[in-house]
Amino acid sequence: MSEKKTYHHGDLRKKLLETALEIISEHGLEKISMRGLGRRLGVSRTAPYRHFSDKSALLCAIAEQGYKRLTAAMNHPNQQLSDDPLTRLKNTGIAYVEFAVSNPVHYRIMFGNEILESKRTPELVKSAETTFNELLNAVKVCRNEEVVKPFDPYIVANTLWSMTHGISTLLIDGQIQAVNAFKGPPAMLQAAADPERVDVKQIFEHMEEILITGLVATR
Amino acid sequence: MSEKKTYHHGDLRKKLLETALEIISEHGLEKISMRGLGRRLGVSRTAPYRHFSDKSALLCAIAEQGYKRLTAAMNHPNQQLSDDPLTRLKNTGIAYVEFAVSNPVHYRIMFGNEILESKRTPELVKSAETTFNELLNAVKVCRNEEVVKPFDPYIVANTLWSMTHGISTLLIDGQIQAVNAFKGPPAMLQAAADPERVDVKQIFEHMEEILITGLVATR
DNA sequence: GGTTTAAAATTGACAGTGTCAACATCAAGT
DNA sequence: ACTTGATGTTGACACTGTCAATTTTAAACC
Repeated sequence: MSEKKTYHHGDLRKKLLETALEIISEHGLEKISMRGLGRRLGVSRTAPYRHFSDKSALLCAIAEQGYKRLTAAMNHPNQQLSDDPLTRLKNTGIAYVEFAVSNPVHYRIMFGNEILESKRTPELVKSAETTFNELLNAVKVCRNEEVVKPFDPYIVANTLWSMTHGISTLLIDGQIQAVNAFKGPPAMLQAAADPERVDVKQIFEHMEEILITGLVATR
Repeated sequence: MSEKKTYHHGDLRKKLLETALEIISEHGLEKISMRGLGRRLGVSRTAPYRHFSDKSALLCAIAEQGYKRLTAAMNHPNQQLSDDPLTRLKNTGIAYVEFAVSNPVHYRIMFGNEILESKRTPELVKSAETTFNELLNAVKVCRNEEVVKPFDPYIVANTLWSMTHGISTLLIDGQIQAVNAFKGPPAMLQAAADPERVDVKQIFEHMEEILITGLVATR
């Protein structure tokens, strides 16, 4: 009875985004195609072009969505329970990595090479900047309350971002076996490891500890 | 007179790798194609398949080359003049970022999404592991000479790698305007900045300082 | 030498892609 | 009732990766 076969689809744009994510999750980022998208939604091959001028524009929309969700995750109430600005900064980082690892499709599109620099949508650029400012503010608070040394907040934010982004991509792309990240040589442990149950939070907390307390033995 | 038009090309494999890098440098990673490669080398469309079973195999070969060069750069004599293991570790990181920034094509292929995890060549995997071990050894030396705190060397190596890899990709993809990375808000400086002359080394040294001495004010 | 053989290169074919231009359909506003 | 702008369709073009069958050739063996 809900088989309404109207000419106009109704909410094709939303469906396109949803379905694109499905396809990529199931078959990988390289398998997404405008034509296939239309096919799967029972619509013609060029129908998607009425909603996204480009394949690139489609991907930009997904990336934008990703940045917004990431920003939300970073200042989610649960992450910000503490009053200590340093703890809040740490939690922001943990939330970042957890978002990346549990939304690899979004993350890969956000930071991959599929979207050319020149084709980034203005909305996309803006969303990305908002995310970075989230982090920058958390740093500035720490700086104001003098819990961190008097480094330039921009450098600190970029340092944190680099480390956080770095571990995220390395984990997502399987360049680091998460389990091995802090347990020694690969071969022996690999078999026993269940990648699904890896405690990303724990790994990242180790890293943060190094960054916060300093790598070098006090001389 | 050197117009020898032999049927067998002679060193097509090498030429394919060279030309692929040219094309990508000139027109971007998404423009590379097996057919176009053949065309540009005055050879048939499927000739490249005699030397690389796959488009993926071609990219693996480039990535492999990249890892080997990166490893070489990381323990280049110039980088290792000092006797201080910590200085040597720092230099290794600087060499890494400088390699990434001056070989963006290689770096993007090495760490991008074009090569599916399942299609990584055994040789490629091995080269990548060699590179990581280079870093790990530098860390272990520091650990043995007790210039760094007693953290697990694997965690330290992965922390360093994350930060180094993170800043590399962010710089290459233009997500950080290098100049702004330690100079404040974008808008004003962007115009005055010459991205070519940005001192990547200086930026990364700031970051390393934070990591080495610790972010937090001693309480 | 001549003959065999395996590597290297070729042509034809198939299915798939992004995207443009011209056209059709429809919901909504005058 | 009629125009209109948004939405969806079909046809077409120039690409792509890759397979199968075929030709060419340099080198290896008798």
